[in-house]
Amino acid sequence: MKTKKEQILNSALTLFGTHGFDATSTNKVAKAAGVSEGLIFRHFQSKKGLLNAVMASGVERAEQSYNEILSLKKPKDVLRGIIELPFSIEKKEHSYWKLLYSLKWQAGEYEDNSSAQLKKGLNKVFKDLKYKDPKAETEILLSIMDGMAMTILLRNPRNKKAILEVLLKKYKL
Amino acid sequence: MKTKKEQILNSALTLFGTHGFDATSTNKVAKAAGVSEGLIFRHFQSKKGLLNAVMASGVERAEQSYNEILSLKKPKDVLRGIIELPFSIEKKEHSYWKLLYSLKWQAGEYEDNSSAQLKKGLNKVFKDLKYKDPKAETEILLSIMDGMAMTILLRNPRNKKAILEVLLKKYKL
Amino acid sequence: MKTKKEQILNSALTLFGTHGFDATSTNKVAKAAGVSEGLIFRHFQSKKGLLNAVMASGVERAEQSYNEILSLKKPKDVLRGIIELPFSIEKKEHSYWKLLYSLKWQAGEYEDNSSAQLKKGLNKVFKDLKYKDPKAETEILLSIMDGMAMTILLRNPRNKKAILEVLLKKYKL
Amino acid sequence: MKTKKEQILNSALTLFGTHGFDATSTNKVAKAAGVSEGLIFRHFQSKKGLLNAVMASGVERAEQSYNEILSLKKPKDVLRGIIELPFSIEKKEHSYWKLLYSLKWQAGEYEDNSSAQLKKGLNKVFKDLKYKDPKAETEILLSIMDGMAMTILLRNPRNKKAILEVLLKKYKL
DNA sequence: CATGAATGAGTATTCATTCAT
DNA sequence: CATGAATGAATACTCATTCAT
Repeated sequence: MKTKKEQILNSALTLFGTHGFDATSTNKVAKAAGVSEGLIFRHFQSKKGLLNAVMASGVERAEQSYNEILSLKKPKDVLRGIIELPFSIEKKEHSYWKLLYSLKWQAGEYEDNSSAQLKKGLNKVFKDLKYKDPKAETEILLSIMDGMAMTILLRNPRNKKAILEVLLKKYKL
Repeated sequence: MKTKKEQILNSALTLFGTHGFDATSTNKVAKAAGVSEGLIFRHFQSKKGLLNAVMASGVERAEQSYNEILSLKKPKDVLRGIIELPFSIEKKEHSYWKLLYSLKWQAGEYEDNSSAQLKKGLNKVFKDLKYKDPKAETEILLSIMDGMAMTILLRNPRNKKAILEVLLKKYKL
Repeated sequence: MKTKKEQILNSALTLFGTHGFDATSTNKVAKAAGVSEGLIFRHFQSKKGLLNAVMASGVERAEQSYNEILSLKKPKDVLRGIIELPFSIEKKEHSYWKLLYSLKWQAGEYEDNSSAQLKKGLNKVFKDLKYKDPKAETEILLSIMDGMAMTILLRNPRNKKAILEVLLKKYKL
Repeated sequence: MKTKKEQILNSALTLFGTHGFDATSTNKVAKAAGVSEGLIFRHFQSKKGLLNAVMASGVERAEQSYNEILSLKKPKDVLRGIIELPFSIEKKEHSYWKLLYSLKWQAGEYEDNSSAQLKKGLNKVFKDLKYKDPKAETEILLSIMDGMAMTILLRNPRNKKAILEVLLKKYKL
């Protein structure tokens, strides 16, 4: 059986992800987790502390995915891996990603710097592949990834496979 | 001189856009607009009513841009116009777009269907230009647009011009 | 009929005076005053703001008494007036004085500087009356006043008259 | 090395004395004492129980001082001893006395009856010394002591020695 | 004896909304 | 049309206290 701390983290992730951080009261989190409200503060100090804990537990997994791909040897493999990333978000991870993206629009709420390494890695890939303007290409691909994530998380189109194929072809993969 | 109703709309747009809908109290909006709090409710019934009014006034301008571009005759001109769109968001419109995007991540807060026509139009363009999978191409371009908007509104990269050029070249424009 | 703001001030004075500032919740004040809790904050910003308002309304009356006495011409009249002061606290003013004295023991809660002028005045009186050590005499009389106030407010002895007489005789009045 | 129970008592005295009883949480006491919060309740049942224990340990010392002085044979020695009392409060005892006095203003918090014997003793002294109204004299001296304690604990005047001398002269000591 | 997780009632304060003027 | 006093429900957070270990 899960510890109460984990129950709180789970409930918080789901609620923050679906209704947003501001719109989710600690009271709701406590009820969803089946614990007293006070316990949240004993474990996480503040609501923002809870948010940070929720994010931290997700960031780990995300960074792992990144780094695994970035450490591949052939640049083309890296590129493919990165592009495939948004398409491989599992259902049970949706809450986490929704939360992450919604936070990006809320200034100051949460600082995300996981993309710094990703940027570096992509830049190198485009250089290795002799693209003319690697920096611009990096920004474009990062944007595509963010946009694709948005599309998949919010609109969930049926033709994801077809989309991925077309996308890969654009990068000659 | 602006009517008090307009003052409220302006202040609400700015505040909602910078601090978010939830984090902006009607009290703050009233003070920023220099009116009494009660007046907000006389004019807009509820806080959500104010949000809807704010969005409506923005949607109008947005749709106008869309439609102007979509009504161009040459498919390539349409394509170029659409792609250029995120790059041409004016500073004073940032609040509106930030608000729009942040709302997209908050289920139920606001329903955006402005993209339906855009989707249709793009689909036709890609068909006319003989792209193999127009539906997938449409989804990709919409995603690129969302992603580019995110990039520009949140990270504001310096090499916007270069990015746009590379992007246009990808579509042979 | 009294305004709600005044009702709040009255209830706060009574409750703060009898149970102390910390032990009195804004909820209790609101209920005692027959108003909503929110109104307290609309009028006084914070609980401490309420305390300040409560004290300010009392300080005025207190300083008036002081100054009236200090402005008497004959030093002996001043001395008698000051000594009689603690004995003339009216029942309906007990809450205020209890609150004032209890606050003196709570560092930082409320800054009382009303005694500065009183000190000056007494010093002059003792000089005029050729007492050997006016400064020490002043400190002693101030202490006697504080002590008498304590005695009267907390123990309320039956022989107040007799006490006053003995006290006056000590100062040859 | 001190027992944990004593550590709790010490920390409680200091904190209660400096910040007040209400403003001091059992959590703070536990942390200051370096023990678990639960232990406080094992030893003292409740927060008020802790308060009583803190006071009791102080009352003992205080009563000892009283009784020592009251048992002196010459009435004048008793009088001098009592008057000197407030001037001989040691720095490390300040917390205790501040707490005691602040509690006197909080109805019901703590019942102080230590002064009963003191009253009796003083009454006898004034009778022995043929003062005209011993009861009134007793009340006055008790008030002076309370007032002096207040002065010393809160304002800490520099001319304490001079004050004491003048005071003793008033009682022909 | 001692801990620390857990609770439930309570805290000051905020907020959207109403309404008499 | 416009105000501002007033409300009641909600909010994040605190606290004294309990209890299993």
